[in-house]
Amino acid sequence: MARPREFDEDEVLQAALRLFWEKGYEGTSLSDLMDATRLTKSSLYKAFGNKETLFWRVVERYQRDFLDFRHGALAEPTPRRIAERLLDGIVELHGGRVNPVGCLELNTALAGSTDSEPIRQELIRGRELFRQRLRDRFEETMAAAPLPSGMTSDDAASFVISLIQGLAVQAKGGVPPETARRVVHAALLSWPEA
Amino acid sequence: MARPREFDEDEVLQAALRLFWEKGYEGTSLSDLMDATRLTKSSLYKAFGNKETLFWRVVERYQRDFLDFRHGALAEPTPRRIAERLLDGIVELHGGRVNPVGCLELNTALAGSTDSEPIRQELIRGRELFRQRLRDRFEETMAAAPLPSGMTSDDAASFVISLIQGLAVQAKGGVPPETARRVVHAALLSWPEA
DNA sequence: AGAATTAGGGACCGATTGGTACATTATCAC
DNA sequence: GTGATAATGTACCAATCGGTCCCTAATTCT
Repeated sequence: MARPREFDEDEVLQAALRLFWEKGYEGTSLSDLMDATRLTKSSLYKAFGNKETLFWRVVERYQRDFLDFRHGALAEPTPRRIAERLLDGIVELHGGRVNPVGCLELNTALAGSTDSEPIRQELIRGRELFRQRLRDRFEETMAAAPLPSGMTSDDAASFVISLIQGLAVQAKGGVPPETARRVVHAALLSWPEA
Repeated sequence: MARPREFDEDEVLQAALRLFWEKGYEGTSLSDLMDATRLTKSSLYKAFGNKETLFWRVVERYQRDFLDFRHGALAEPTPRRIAERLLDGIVELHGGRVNPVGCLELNTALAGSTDSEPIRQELIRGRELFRQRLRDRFEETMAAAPLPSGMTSDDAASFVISLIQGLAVQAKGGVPPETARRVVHAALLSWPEA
């Protein structure tokens, strides 16, 4: 009963996703978004409210479309297989020529003006939540196969998360996926059950 | 033969360092710098040229004052001792309450608008240079004590660098130094010669 | 006491930031 | 066709961005 949309919301989100992925939240301006989506400011604000809610919509999509491999990884039956699949997924995510390099969330969560501090805190919170899920899964599966000697499930989770962040930074720096693969291999040398 | 400076250049650099460290290059504005240094824009520009050259002066200071432990680390006689001392230094750097958390260079090198892309590229270049120095030292010292089996000096260097970046990200996320220490321990489990 | 030189204060610059107001346009139900 | 409704285009907003210009203030050398 009114004028219909002239754009596909999904395509717009996808375009916005690429931008935020490349430049982070603050590095992406409204005019960048307008150019990439071919939408006017009015349409963007009518459809998504403001820049921040658009960003969260994009993050949601990012997690659904690009971070889904985490579920499969967490379902693996031993710590090493969990870590392996998680890290392999990261390498693949950052390795393709099709996606922007680095991690969308990390590119925003690291630094910026005080304006976006709440956004960063929220992203950090999400990361910590995942770390806890990973820790719990290590705890559950370490009966099936042990962790490296002297490592608690908490240590193991922190170690893997640190490596994931490190790999994301490396990817952003142009390090090729083969190198990342070798790093992953190196990291898992002491993890039992090859 | 002219009017003398009313400020201490060193103190100004130190104040600017803290700012850039916390917020990265783009996240730090001229008015932030003016507030923190208690200098007017004129004085800043007269003394340092512009924001970017001030930033590089700050980076120089950062490396001299906070990254000096890398020299000692590289001088160690075995790969494990090199890695150990490097990573311990990172943990200590990011662990203190006195300094801003995270890494000054990383906080700038990760994301931002296209304006500061050259700066990011230069920072990435510097990181790659250090990676090569580390690789060369691993190559030289692996006769004294071997690397983990199946790891080349290049792999080892990439692994350690990745972990360093990861730890910096973790620190920025509020992870306490004790956790970082445990991560370092976990990372070095497979490295011979304890 | 100048003259020369440099530091500092402050107004000003165009460009860009995220965001809003409003008029116009297109579509639906009736 | 008409009225209601919602999408779009455009002009506009204050605030901020990095940076420049010019005038004044302070110092040393002659």
